[in-house]
Amino acid sequence: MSVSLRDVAKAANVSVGTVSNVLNRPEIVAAATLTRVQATIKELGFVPNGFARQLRSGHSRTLGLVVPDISNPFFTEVARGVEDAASKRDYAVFLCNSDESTAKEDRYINVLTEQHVRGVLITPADTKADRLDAMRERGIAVTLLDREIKGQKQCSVSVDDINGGQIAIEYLASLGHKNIAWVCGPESIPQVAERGEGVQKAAKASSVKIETIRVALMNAIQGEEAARKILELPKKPTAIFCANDLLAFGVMRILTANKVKVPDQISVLGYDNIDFAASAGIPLSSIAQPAYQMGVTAANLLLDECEAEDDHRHQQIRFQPQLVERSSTAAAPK
Amino acid sequence: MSVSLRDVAKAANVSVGTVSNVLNRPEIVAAATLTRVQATIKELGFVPNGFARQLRSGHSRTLGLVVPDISNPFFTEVARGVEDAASKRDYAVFLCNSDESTAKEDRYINVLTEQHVRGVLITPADTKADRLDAMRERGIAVTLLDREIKGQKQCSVSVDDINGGQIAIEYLASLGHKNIAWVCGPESIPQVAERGEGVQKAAKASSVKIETIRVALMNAIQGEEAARKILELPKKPTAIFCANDLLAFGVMRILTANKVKVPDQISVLGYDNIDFAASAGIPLSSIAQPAYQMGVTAANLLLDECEAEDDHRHQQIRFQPQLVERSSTAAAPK
DNA sequence: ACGCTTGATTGAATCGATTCATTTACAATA
DNA sequence: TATTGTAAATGAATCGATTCAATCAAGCGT
Repeated sequence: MSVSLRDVAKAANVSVGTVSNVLNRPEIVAAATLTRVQATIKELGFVPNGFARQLRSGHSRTLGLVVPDISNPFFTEVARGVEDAASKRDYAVFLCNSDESTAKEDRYINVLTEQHVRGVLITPADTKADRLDAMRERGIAVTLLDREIKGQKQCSVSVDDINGGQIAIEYLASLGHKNIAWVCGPESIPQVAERGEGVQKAAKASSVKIETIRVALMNAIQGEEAARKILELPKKPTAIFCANDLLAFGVMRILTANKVKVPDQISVLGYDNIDFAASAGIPLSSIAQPAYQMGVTAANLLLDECEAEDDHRHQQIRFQPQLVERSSTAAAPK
Repeated sequence: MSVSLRDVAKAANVSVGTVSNVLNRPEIVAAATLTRVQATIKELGFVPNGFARQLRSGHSRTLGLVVPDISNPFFTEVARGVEDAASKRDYAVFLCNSDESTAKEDRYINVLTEQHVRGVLITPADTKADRLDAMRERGIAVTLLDREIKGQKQCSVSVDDINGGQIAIEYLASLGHKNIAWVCGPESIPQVAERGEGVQKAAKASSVKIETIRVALMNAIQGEEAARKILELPKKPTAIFCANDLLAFGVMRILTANKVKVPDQISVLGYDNIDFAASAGIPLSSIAQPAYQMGVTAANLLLDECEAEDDHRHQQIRFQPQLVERSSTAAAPK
């Protein structure tokens, strides 16, 4: 069925060791032998068996990437970055979707360990690090993505979400808004908590009043829900800051459906700056995170760790978010 | 470093064969031995080495999924379906993104063959089937996703795109539209070609005039471009049918920006019915494809083929698209 | 008490690529 | 000519789990 290295050796009339050398250290093989063996390889259509190779050498050229929600464009962008960077260094990526569930995450961690991936990039669903420790003990490098855990046990790439929240409120305050609604998800999501922290901090500094609307999931449907609640508020805010763009889209939909003009009467600001933000009915102002860049950086960090024999120092890289102004925000009315 | 089956055997004071049996055929091991060995496994934190296992048995419990564009929500949904179905049958999925490039696709096919995945689900970038044949020769099952190739060499799951185009035009015609713009991507994408075919067929049947606007990529930005062209048309259409939802969003944005009322003056109809269609500023009417269901079906088809020893008959499954009416379409003006 | 069956366990051979100590061939140097 | 040196090629041992023919022990019938 499948052609093995042994078959090639026989056909080319050399030893298995030589064929292996042709594959892995062509420079030490005599030119004539090299071309002959390579020709035979092509002729027989030989593809080395990854298992056998990795069994011997102890590790593969594959990475695992575990994200909490693959339908979120932010993570798709990150994944793209990871993939491109890994490709460039000749690694393949196992993309796994944990759906924010620790059970699914565990399952995947197990599969990845069995497959002996070289390293794992993960946005862990909770902050307990024991499962990550277990992987590290098995010699699998771990890098955190978009989440940070205290201690210097691993590399991490994240965004300064506190600052993101601050930037948002400072910007809205600078437009004259004094009364702002903050639409966010469960406090248990670290990003949400941090953005909220930044919001409160900036609000205090510029004496803005914040009304917090918390929803269960961060998608457009829940955004609509939130908007309805806001419209019933005794004292309507003049601006709404949403913890992600999907929420913001839902909010805008309900506002316009209720004849509330965006941004004339109420400004809306999102977070993530997903591709689609620019093409929405009313182009959405948003806080941008360098998703693609984060993926690239994280992958390179991880691969550096894998390939550095010993002298590797863990790094914590923190990107700064950035405001992107579009048409959904404007000066506060009168 | 890593605990091997041999270590477990020594610790539990049994032979390697017995430990292997505990793992793979627990029913033939004596109850007492079984519990003792299982305890030792847990104690030592033993995880079987996938390579070694697969090297011996010849194949892994992993699948490959190659999609042309992971940022397209349609494919994310498909991927979710594949993953869930595979999970249920205890397989893991390698998700690969070919970006519609044959070069990237080739690279991934190679990695997947090296990794000896059990089977591959693929939306091939072109219609040449030789690379797929090569995989099949190596004992890797192949199932086509959202694309069909003549011949009975493999299973496939697709959508009747011709019918999709027909449904769309028939629906718009039934609303009284006589002049419809068809915004689509390059003819080289089979889905586009088929939908176009359906469009023409239905147009002829109901004597509707079609104006075709072709763009290079099927995203929102290109949709905006298309809308600008449409607005400059000597005879403005009363309805626009787009080859996917992203195009439709771009179109709607430019229309509303130019004070053209949707759907009062112009109706807009999308294709794919992505999650977000419902939450857009003006909720988008669209032709729905059962993406998740397609993923589930394809994965099960593939796994059936993998697990059937010999008696497997290839199946061609074709889903029917469905119209989802929302607020972006209405009767033609006067 | 002896053979026989059944059930449980054993351990060597195997999968395919890599590694490394060893051999071979040949040229350069003394 | 003998010696040393280098480059190239060899092939047995190895990685860790699986498999299967062989062994062992206990229970049963006559």
